[in-house]
Amino acid sequence: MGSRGKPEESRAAILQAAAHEFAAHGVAGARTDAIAREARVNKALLYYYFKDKETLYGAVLDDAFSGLKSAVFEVLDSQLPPREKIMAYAGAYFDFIASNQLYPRLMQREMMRAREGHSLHIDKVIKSYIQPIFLRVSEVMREGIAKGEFRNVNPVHFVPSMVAMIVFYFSSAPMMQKIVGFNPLTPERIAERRAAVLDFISAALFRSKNNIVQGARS
Amino acid sequence: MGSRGKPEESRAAILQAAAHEFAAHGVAGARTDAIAREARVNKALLYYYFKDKETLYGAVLDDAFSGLKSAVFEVLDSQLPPREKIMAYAGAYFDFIASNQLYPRLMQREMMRAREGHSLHIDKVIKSYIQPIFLRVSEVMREGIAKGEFRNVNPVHFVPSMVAMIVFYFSSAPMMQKIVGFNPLTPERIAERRAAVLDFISAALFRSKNNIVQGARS
DNA sequence: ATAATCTAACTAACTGGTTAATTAACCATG
DNA sequence: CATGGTTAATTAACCAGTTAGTTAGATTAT
Repeated sequence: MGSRGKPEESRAAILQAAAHEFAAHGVAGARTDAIAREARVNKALLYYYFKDKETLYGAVLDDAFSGLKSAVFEVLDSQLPPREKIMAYAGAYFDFIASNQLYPRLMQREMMRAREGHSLHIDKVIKSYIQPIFLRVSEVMREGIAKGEFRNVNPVHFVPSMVAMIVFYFSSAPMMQKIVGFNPLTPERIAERRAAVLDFISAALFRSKNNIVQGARS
Repeated sequence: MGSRGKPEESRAAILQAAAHEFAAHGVAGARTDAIAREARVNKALLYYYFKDKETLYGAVLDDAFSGLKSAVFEVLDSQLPPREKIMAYAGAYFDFIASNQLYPRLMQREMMRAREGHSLHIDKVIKSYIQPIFLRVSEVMREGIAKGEFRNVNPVHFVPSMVAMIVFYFSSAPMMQKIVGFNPLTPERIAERRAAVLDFISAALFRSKNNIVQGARS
């Protein structure tokens, strides 16, 4: 009955269960009862910690995108030259997404949700996380182009293309599985994808030289 | 009110309204009342023509994916050499998506829906439309690789990457708008994107190109 | 008539959110 | 160091609004 576990544990359990449920079914499809059940908590507790379903969703998004931002800015703030920095950026982005399978779906869903009307968190997510990343990466690209290391591509198209290749793979993984017949999310396949994405990017972006991909860090 | 319009018009109106509603809000978020209102039809008529919401959704998907398949196979069945065929394929794919703004969201949503459990239409969509396309394009790629025209990339990764760049741009357009500040869906911007995608692909895939330096070794 | 097409009104189930009660910890004070 | 009060954490039970789906009948073409 009214027992007391540690409050932070409860809150965290709710957030995690909510992320799971939102990623799987979307905001409208997510059931608050299901979240409560998965978090092993009474439904009313969701409303004790979060104002309503939307607010809970916002908290989940904040978690996801702030993690991405800090992971990615660690390399963007480094002193690498443009070429290495772009590759390290893509690698870090990929690793972050790969390390938490819920996020790509969450992001993809949020991308589509941006529309006049139900755009409560979207503005915050963009302003706080996505736009800073975009601007910074665009800057690195312009730098690489100016130095003659990169082909003269338009960052407005190239940057989202990189995101697309990374996120799409994971968010469409269940369908991929049915198309190609094997599980695309085994560690080996993920490593393979990582190499393919980096190869794709370097082949399309760098002006000359060898397109050998080197794996960076882990 | 008079009771009998032309039945095919009613059916078509329902399908169109449903596509709109499903694309905007997803299956769970779509409201049958809203679909009926938008189609200017009594809600019960939805259930007269379609068994239930899921069946209606399935019909919408069928429409979308069959259109894509026939648009794309028109070039895949042509006698173009591999290099030109891939470019024509990507162009046709892009044009089909661009010409109907609802489909990319529909597809993206469906990609994410594939999972043990609620995968009623997915199997059909994959078997009938997506897999045939995938297999055919993979074949063309292997051909190009064998002829030495293409770099030695893995179709399992390259084919989805092409789809990603095309679909992602449109499905995330509303968010892009907020990031970059301008509308990414004007005819000019779409043309720009088309060129960017084709350039991206050709730079990443072709071994030697007319306009760009050639990557010496591999 | 008869069958196809269409609708107003209805219902059963679901779902987000609330409330009032319950429990455990913390804390001052006699 | 009991004691009783205050507060944070948690829950069972409930409610009001919504939503997918139904029904019984109306309208019209053939």
